Amino acid sequence: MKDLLTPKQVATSLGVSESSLKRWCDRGVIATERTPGGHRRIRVGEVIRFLRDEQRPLADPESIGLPTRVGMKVRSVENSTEALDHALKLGDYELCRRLVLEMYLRGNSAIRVFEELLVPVLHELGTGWECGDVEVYEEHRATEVLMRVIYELRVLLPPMPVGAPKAFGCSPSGDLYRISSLMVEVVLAELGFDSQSLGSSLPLSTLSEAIRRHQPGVVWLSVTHAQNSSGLSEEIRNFLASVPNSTRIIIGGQKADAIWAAGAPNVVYCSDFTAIPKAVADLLPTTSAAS
Amino acid sequence: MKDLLTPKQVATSLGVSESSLKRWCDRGVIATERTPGGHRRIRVGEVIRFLRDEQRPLADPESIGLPTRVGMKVRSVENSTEALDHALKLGDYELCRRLVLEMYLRGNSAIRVFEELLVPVLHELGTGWECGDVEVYEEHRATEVLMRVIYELRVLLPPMPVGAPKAFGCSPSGDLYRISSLMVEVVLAELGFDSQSLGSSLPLSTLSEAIRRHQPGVVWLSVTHAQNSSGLSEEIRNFLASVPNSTRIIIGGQKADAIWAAGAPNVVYCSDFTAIPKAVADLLPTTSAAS
DNA sequence: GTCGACTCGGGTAATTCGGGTC
DNA sequence: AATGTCCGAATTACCCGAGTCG
Repeated sequence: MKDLLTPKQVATSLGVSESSLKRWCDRGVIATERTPGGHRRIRVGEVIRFLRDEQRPLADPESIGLPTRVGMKVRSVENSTEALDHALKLGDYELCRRLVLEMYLRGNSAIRVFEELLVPVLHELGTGWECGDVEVYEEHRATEVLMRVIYELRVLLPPMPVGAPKAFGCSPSGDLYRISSLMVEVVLAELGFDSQSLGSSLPLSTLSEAIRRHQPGVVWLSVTHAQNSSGLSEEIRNFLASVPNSTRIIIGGQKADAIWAAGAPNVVYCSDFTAIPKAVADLLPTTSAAS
Repeated sequence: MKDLLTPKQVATSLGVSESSLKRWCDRGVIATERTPGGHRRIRVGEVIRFLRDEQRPLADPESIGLPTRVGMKVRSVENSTEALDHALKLGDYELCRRLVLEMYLRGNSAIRVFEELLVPVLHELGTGWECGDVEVYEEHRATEVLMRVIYELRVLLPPMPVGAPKAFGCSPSGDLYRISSLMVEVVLAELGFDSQSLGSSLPLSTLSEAIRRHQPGVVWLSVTHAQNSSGLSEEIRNFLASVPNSTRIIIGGQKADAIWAAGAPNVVYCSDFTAIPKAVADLLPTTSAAS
């Protein structure tokens, strides 16, 4: 909760001497505030930025309230997905948190963390569920744990710029898969949006109303499960017809289909999270200036 | 109303100790008034001037009510619920976060925060939804914002003690209300449990399987919405019959009913979050669990 | 007037300052 | 060039009994 850290806290968390930290601060590598008496104070977000930019390991995360025992070994993505998969099936929140946040703190973007770590694990989990290898409660528990971890990743993101354009989105009626929309929220937040998921199974008529009221810079639609495929297509077509042509829309998800986007310049289909930055760039050529 | 702040308020808002603030006042860095009894009082404008002159960041702006001119006095619960209700309908995450976390950081337990702040607001939201005064997307958005805030409150809890007994729970099939089970998770975590919600709409047969596998210290069941009331009663009765008598179970929620608990010493009905500590104490007489 | 919470003043322990040296 | 350690002076944090606030 404390935003300002003392040099000692930061030094021990980085595993360096206070003198080195002092020099880095004076050289401007780490932004510092000062107390009226001249003592240095460092923002927690600044430490995170420094960690990621300089690829430095976090020796003692607890001293600044970050996950415990990060980075004992260099962990490859393959190892991580396996480890996360295993930890999720055991419901081991602490380990999941460590694995995910560690990857982010190593300098990987949230997009990479999602695409290379969470998506494979979620896919694995989904197939295990369909095969009956995974109990329903295990799948539910895994979702809850991952949601919690994603929320924790969310607070590590750099602060939202002032005047950031709004973005919101959801999964459509009948699609109860909430984690996907949450991940899109985080990705767009990382891209500088004032981003807010509206959750899962939202009737698109009310999404249309939300667009009318708030005029967001970007809207997303995450389609993972479709109980009634044709009905869903119908609902999405109606939705797309109901909003102004100026509304920029991103559609993605396993059950999404590029067809829905074809021909409309204001609608972009994303096959995965990696495609979102380009989609945003295509939709908003002049970049950030909206409300 | 008054723009005279107490040293404590200013100190916490600046993120420094009261001693430091005292010294700065005495040195003249911050202009202070005095009460007849000799206590220091500081004008809001003086704090702002100080912030600008020293280029100091504001650690906790809300404690002196800078952005929104709320009064200096301890915010009453009525004001908070109103403010939170309004902020939720606007989808203002920052304000919601401040209101909820502030109440917790003032020393209120998570139980109080939930019972006196979130529950009234959720109730208000629910009625507004039924009346059609609240758009569906507004209700969804409010849920997402509150979930995010609750997760943030969760990380503020004291760390889980080693060897903490396990606790998990869920809402039953057809009950999509997830926020309630999450709140129970946080309450039990505050009571010292290794607590994990299994989410919403979980078939109770798989919950039964989870109990068989993990032998938790406590299990909870949160029943808010019942699409099929008699079917739900049936499912819950079957569930209670399917687990060992030694399984301690807490049942609660708007649609829960004390009848399910009557006569079984291992099942306790809780009408609200306030009742949970006593329920836990009754179920686990020997274990220490307090806050 | 009672009472809990807060603040007073002042003292002490811990931390940090800048700079110099290894 | 960069890091870790040491120094006296200054600053900050924590603690206490008595008094004040609301």
